[in-house]
Amino acid sequence: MPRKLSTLDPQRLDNQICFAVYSAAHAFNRVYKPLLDRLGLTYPQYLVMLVLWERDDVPVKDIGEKLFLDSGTLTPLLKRLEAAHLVKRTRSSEDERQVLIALTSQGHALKEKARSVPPSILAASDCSVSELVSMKDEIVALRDRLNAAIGD
Amino acid sequence: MPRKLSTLDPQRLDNQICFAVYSAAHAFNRVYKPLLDRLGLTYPQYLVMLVLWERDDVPVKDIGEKLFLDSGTLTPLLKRLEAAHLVKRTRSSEDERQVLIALTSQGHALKEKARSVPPSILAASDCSVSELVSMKDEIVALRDRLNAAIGD
DNA sequence: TCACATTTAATTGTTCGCAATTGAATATGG
DNA sequence: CCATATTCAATTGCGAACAATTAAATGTGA
Repeated sequence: MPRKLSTLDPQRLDNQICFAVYSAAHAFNRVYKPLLDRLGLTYPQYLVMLVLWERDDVPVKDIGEKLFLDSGTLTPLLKRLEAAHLVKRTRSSEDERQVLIALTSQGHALKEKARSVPPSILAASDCSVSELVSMKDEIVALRDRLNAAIGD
Repeated sequence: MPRKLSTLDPQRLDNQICFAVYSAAHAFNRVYKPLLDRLGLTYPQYLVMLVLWERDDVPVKDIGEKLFLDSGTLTPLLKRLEAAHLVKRTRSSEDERQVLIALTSQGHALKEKARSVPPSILAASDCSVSELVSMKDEIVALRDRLNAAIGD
């Protein structure tokens, strides 16, 4: 039984994996929003905090490499986190080009308040952990192949 | 054999499907950029054009529902497409609240030039069509569950 | 050593993305 | 028929995201 023609048309919106990823990212953002509002964070700010909760006192460049973001995005974002008293920004003394980002005590403390976020997301995705893990692994593999293709 | 503790920590960046989706969306965007530059479109503008190539003379609201975007995003974007002579914006005569978006002849013509975009994306993803289709279906299902969870 | 390249953040300008509000047009209930 | 509610697009304000440029610090080779 042949598929409908429309399910094969590569120029159709609903056949494009990129739109699926794009719209899923926005859907995630809308689920995160009310949870992060209570922490006073936006989603990209939350990502930066996740990086810092794993390793503190990190140069801006390292944060950028982990999150695939550049200084044009991170510099103003980090200034907002500093204004919110969650991080400190200090020039490295060994290499004056680098700016090191360190958590304040409030920044450290926020990690505990943020513990309830992942379980809420899990509930909203209405999906088993193992399914989510395997989807995540597939998406990461695709992302890495795309990033590899950019270098050419 | 037990997993490492870090692979179970839900507060770790690399364990979060949302970050996988977020970073994959940006990776797609970077792959699309040089392709769309030749068409004079940004990625969100390309999405609007995909909608219009499927059905012309559509109210802003319908475009927003297809793309999960609101008028705050679409109104200025559509004005840019109009300035680029790709669409026309006209108030509906039956319902003066609605603004109908119609393709110009240039807008129609651009569809042919855009035919080469999906194959280039496929090549960059370095993945079989059937794998991409099943990933897309899983991601769409997740997105729809997330969007359903927002209503509560 | 010194000219030159590279690295690192910051800056500028454009475009998304969304919350909140506004104002006009339309629909609805009494 | 009329007051009220709803719908739709536009607007405003803020925070990403990124390209392109700048400036300062550091590395490198002749």
